[in-house]
Amino acid sequence: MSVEIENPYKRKKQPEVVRRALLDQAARITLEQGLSKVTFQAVADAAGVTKGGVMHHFATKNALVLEVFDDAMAKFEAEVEAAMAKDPVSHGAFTRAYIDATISLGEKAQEEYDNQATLYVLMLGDSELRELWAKWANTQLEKHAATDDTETLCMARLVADGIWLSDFSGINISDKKSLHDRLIKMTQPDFDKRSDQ
Amino acid sequence: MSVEIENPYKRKKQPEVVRRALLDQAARITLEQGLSKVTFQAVADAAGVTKGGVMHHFATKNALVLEVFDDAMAKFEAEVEAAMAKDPVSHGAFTRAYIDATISLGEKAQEEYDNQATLYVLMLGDSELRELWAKWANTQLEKHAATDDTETLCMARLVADGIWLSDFSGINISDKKSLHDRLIKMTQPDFDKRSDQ
DNA sequence: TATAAAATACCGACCATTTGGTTTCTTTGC
DNA sequence: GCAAAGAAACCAAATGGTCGGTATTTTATA
Repeated sequence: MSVEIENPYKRKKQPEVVRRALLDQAARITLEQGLSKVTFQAVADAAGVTKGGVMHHFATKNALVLEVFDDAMAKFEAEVEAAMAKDPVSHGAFTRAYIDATISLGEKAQEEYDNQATLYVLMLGDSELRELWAKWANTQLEKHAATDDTETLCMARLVADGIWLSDFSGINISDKKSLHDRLIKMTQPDFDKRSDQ
Repeated sequence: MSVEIENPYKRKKQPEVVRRALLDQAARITLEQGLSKVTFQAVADAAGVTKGGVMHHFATKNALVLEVFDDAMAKFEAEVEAAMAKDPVSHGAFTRAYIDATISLGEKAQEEYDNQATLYVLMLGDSELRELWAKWANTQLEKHAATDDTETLCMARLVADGIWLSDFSGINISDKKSLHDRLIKMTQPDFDKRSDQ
């Protein structure tokens, strides 16, 4: 006689935990298998609930993906703001925070890199999310125009994005740490004056 | 009495033309609607053939997408090589070509921008294609190690990638032309000596 | 060079599975 | 008791893919 399968209805109800698990698993699938593999069934299986369970939390697939994206964007924003709060220098503070939030160095937790990658993969694969991202980014740039609007700072951020792209696609970068240091130097208040180009 | 519908089987057979149209339409759909909308049916409709017709040319969806990617990669490679051939200076020649092939300025044809975007969207949405891309890119870097291996040149290429990302997602870049010029200056043989950082 | 045969190009009906989504139900926890 | 959590059984449409048919093009052959 096999052990009776416990009545699935009797599982303890913990909506917050389930919801969190659904978002996390959806993000993981996005990253590992691409946006198209994020289906109700796949997310349900990964989180250990049924499709009906997923749809109780997220009415449509769009809603699910949107919440995953919002979640990732909120985490990114929080990370940037936390870094800025710790920065005593105002000039380039946003850019420094952006760089550190974008580039995954050894010390940076894998979790944070995954979050960043999820964000980018989602927005690159969905034009609606892309618009949301552009809106957020453009807003941020406006907000920090006073301290982060120079061409050099813009370039530093672009390099950070480029490094993410290379990392994600598996292109070798010889010395990321050194490049990172150079970027940070570029954000110093007197960089453009010192430099002779 | 309605006019007899002409026998569709009697369409003139022009495999090269149809094949080209299929690749082009698949690329267009990829760019405009994302990888998940690239279905046999959608491509068939767009190219004016039936699903069976598409499957005659591309046995599986993976094969279709792979060929679209190969096609885009070949075009990119050709563009880079053409630019390098015209460049009299050896130091940084690959990087300059890469920059010009990646950044879409006014003079650059829309067609080429689309090609680049297709390439990136495909590889960012599919891990297999990502690996192909990484392999190609790493090979190129090795091949041009003698002339394009400095950190400054690496950085210039990363900025180019970053600009593409920003452009694609709709983030404002104040003066792209000026940035482009600055990147090209960074690829000059004596840049690192002149600069004081 | 004419023609039969073979290969190719493409159509269109079909199929199993997966998809997003609806509905109904049972269970839990307040 | 009641609202919410979640299971489970649906459903129609779309998906990737198979298969057999028909017309055209190429090739072999006489």
